Amino acid sequence: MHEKERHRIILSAVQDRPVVTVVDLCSLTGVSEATIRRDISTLHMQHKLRRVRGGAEAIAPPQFVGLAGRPFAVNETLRISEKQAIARAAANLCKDGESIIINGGTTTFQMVHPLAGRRLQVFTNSFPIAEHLLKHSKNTVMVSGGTIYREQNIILSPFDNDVTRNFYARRAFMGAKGIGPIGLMEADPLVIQAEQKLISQADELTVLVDSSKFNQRSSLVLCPLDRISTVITDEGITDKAAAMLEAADVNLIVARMGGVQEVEVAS
Amino acid sequence: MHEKERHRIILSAVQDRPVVTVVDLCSLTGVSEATIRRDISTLHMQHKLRRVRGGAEAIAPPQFVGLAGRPFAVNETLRISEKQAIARAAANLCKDGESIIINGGTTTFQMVHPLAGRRLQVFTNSFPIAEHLLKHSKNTVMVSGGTIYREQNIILSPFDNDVTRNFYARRAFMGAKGIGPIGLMEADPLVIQAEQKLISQADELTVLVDSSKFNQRSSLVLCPLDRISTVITDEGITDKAAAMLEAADVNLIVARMGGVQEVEVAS
DNA sequence: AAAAAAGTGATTGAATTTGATTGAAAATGA
DNA sequence: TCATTTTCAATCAAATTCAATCACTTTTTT
Repeated sequence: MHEKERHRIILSAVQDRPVVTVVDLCSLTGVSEATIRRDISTLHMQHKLRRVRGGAEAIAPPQFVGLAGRPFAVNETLRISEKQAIARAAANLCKDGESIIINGGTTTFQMVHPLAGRRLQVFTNSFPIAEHLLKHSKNTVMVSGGTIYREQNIILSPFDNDVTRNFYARRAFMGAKGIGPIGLMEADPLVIQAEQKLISQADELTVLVDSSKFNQRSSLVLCPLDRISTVITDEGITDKAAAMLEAADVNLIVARMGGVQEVEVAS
Repeated sequence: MHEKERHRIILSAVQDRPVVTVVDLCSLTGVSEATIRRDISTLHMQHKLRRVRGGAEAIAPPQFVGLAGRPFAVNETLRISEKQAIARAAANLCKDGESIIINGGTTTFQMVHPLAGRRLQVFTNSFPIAEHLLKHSKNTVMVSGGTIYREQNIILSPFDNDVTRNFYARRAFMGAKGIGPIGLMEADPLVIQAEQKLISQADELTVLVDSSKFNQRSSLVLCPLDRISTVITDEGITDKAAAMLEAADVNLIVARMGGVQEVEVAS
C-alpha cells in the first residue's frame, strides 16, 4: 500500500469518528504502527488532521461531522472493531471496476474506508455513504432519488420507477437487524422498503452482520435465507448459527479482527 | 509504443486511481521502469500530474477537501454579496410549507442560508445543497437519483423516468451562465440536461442571475425568455437589460445588497 | 549511406521508506 | 505513591525506489 493511499484512508477514517486509534488504522491499512505514526505526523504537519495521544482526530470541530444529530452516532461506535473487520472482508470481495450496491446502515458504512483507495461504481441509498465516498475517494457514486429520511439516513422514493430499477450490479451489500432461520430481519418499515428495492438489482446478495445479530429477532422479514449468497460475520458466531447457514446453502465468511480474512465454510 | 501514446495512458490511469505505481504503469504499457520514470518526470514538468514516490497522482485540482463540496470554491467567492442578496430575495418568495425546486449552482447555493430557518419541501439535484440543508435546517429534502458528477456538483440520471418526473413544485429556482434576448444560457451540456429535467416540473420558473450575467453569452440555450416568470438580479442591471425583460413579460426583482428587496418592474 | 540524435532498457550505487526493537514518557489503576 | 500498561520516539537493518550512466536500437539528418 502506498503512502498517498494510506493518507487517503487515514483522512477518511478520521472524518467519521471523534478519534481514530493507531491500532485501528493499522488494521485498516495493514501496515505497522511505526508507519501509521509517521503518517499521522506528516498529516499533522500538513494540518490535515490533529495528532492526539493514541491516534488522531479531525481538524474540524465535531459539529460538522455527519448529519445533524444522527442516531447513527450512538450505534456507530458499538462493536466497531467487528464491523470494521466485516466491512474490510466485504470490500475485499470487490474487484476494481465492478459495480456494487451498498445499502444504508452502520455496518455497511464502515465499507467506505477500505473503499477509499478503490475505484468502483457504487450505488447507494445512504446519504452518508455517498457523501463520504464523494469526498474521500475516486469511486463513481450513484444515489437513488427521493426523500432523505434523517433518522434512518437513507434516501427513499415512494415511486417504483426510479433510477434504482435501472441499475444492476454484481453484488449488493446489506446490513440487517437480525438473522435467523426465517431469514433476514429488519425493525424499521422504511428500511425494509428501501432494502427490498435494492435486493433484486444484484446477482449476489451479501449480508454483513456481526455475530450478535444471530440472536436478534424482529418483526419484519426482509427475505428468506436462500436468497442470500454470502454472509460475512465475526469470530463470535456459534456453531449452531454456522450450521444454520450451511443448511441454507449460504457461503460464510468469518472476518478476523485486525487481520486478514479467511473463508471458513463454503457451501 | 510511442511516447505520446504512453503519456495518454499514464494520464488516463492517473485520473482513475488515487495513485498509480510505476510497476502498474509498466504492465499497463509494456515498457521498462526507466521509461515510465522518464515519462512521469516529463509530465510532472508539464504540470499534467504530480510525481510521488513510487508513482504518480493526479494533480490535485480544486479537490473537494472541505465540507459541502467545493469544486466551485473559486466561483463561490465571486460577487458573493450580490449572490447572497439575490438568494435572500429568492427565499423571500417562498412561504413555509411550500414545495420548491432548487437547481445546482453557486448562486442558488446561497439560498441555503436564508432557508436554514424555514420549513419547506426542497427538491434539488445539487448534492452540496442537499447536504447543507440536511445538516443545518429542518426542511424536508428530496434529491434526484443518478450519478453524482463531482465537477458540476449535480446528480444526474441518464433515465427519464426517475423521481424528478413525480415531483411537482410551485417554483423552480435556477442560476444560469448568461441571459439575453435569446433566452437563458448555460455552458455545460450536463448542466443543461439537468436543468431541462427540472424546468417543466414547476409552475413558475425563477431565475437567479447577478447583473454581470446579462453580458454573458454561451453556446447552449436552455429556454426562451418567455418561459421565465421572474428574474432576480442585483442593482447593477442596466436599463436596456430591464427593458428586454419587460418586453418579454418577465417579472423583475432587484435585490438590494444588505437590505430588503423591492420589486422594481412588474409585468 | 554515413553520421548524428534521440529513445529505450539494464545496471549500479545512493536515497528513501518501512518494520522491528528498545528504552523513555505518559496514562491508568490500585 | 507506585506499579503496570500503553504509547511514543529513536535507531537500525532490510526492502523499495530513484537517478545516473552506459550500451544498444531506431529515427532523423546530412
